[in-house]
Amino acid sequence: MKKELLSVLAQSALFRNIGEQDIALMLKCLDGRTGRYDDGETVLREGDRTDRLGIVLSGGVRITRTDFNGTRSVLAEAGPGEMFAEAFAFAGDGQMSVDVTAVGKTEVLMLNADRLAHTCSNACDYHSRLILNLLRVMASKNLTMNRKLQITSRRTTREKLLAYLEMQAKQTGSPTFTIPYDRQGLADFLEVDRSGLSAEIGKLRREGVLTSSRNRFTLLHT
Amino acid sequence: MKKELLSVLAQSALFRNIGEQDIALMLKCLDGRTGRYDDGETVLREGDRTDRLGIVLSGGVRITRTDFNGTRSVLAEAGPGEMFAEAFAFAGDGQMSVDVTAVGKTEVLMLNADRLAHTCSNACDYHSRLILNLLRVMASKNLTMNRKLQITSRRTTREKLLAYLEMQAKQTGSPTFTIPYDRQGLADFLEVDRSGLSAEIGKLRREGVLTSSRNRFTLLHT
DNA sequence: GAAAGTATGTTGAATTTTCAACAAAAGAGG
DNA sequence: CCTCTTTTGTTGAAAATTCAACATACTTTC
Repeated sequence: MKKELLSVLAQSALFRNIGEQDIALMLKCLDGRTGRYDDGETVLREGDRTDRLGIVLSGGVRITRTDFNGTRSVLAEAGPGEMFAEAFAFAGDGQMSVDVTAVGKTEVLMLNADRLAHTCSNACDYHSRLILNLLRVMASKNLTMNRKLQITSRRTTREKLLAYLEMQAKQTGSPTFTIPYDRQGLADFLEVDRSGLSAEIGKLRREGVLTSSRNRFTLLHT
Repeated sequence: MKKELLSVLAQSALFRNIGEQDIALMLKCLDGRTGRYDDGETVLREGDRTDRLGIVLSGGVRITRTDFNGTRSVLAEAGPGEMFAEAFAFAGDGQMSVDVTAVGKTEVLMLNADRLAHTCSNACDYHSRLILNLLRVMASKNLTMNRKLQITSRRTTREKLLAYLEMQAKQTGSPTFTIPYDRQGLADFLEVDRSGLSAEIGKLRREGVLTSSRNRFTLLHT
């Protein structure tokens, strides 16, 4: 594998704290196979079974789902160093319920999930480290989804917004914080209408619940 | 540990395919500690750090979250053999963002997460199996949340309902299937109003999209 | 099999969201 | 500084959800 791709892996969450030379050794053990795709090409198709998880080496992949009336919605994207399809590779039958397609010219590395889960007898000293990293990534994704679920399960724009802002304040440890979204982005994340969101923010401001300008918010008398 | 509790573990997803005598040995290795709680007692509190994950031995636990205006919402429940807090134990700092309380007289087993992730040098032949089981459980939870997110991220009752029914049909492999909820239960799961849900089902029936009686549905001309 | 209790369906009013269109503000680039 | 573009805020009408109340259907129990 090329030097610069190894360095992508070395910086990825899955191989964190493992040296490049050790990674190179482990790839054999994990039956690592690289694949190259052009923009829009399918990496994994809905209905496929996979016993492999992927890591983006260059370019990126988009995880989408096509619903009953043919509408495609984007569930997630993964860039260099990020993992995908791990839930399918490890859960019961490995059957994908989503499509994975390349965004731009893309290289991915597919690793054997079983091999990853079993520490092998040979030189893989860092295998335990790898497993711990894997668990960490899956746990983090878990928490991220949990947070999102907390929000989308609210009924009104106001509740969703307040739930989100409260989370951010708690995470920051301060009632004043900056969010990583513009209005449209926030509306998409909360799954609400942008104009309704703007209106709600204005209302909360007038009610004295918060102050804000752009993407900087302060929650008052909390 | 008592015989009947060991058998609970032997039937749990985490220890699946590991014999009771082997489990007993592994528990030492995993620094397993049992705790007993009365109904309503706190097992883990929001803000606590934990490097342990829990398994319910008897009774049950309820995972709740208290939001900004003091409302408590139930995120999940776990019964005998089920795992909890694993995402917090493995993710970054282990800080809990939820409360875990006992439902009825409850016994839980707490296992050291780091020990679980590292195959140890001694007799734990089944440690690899254990890790694979853990990955499987976490992956399944991941997929479950993904499915729920698919649904709650829709805007209207109709879309949520159809998304759910479509999923069930796909899972069953047949346009006719039975769902595990009554109307109120389904409404809670979809996060919508029960009466509105009933109305929507009636409308879809009149439009010829489906037929249904009680909790049995058939999707037409799919 | 009647009565009581629970689940489901139905309806109209109040609330909320969405949608479209536009106004105002902020930022970028010459 | 001015123009062009993007982002944010505002508004009113249409659509959808929620809420409460009640009617109907189904189950359970005696």
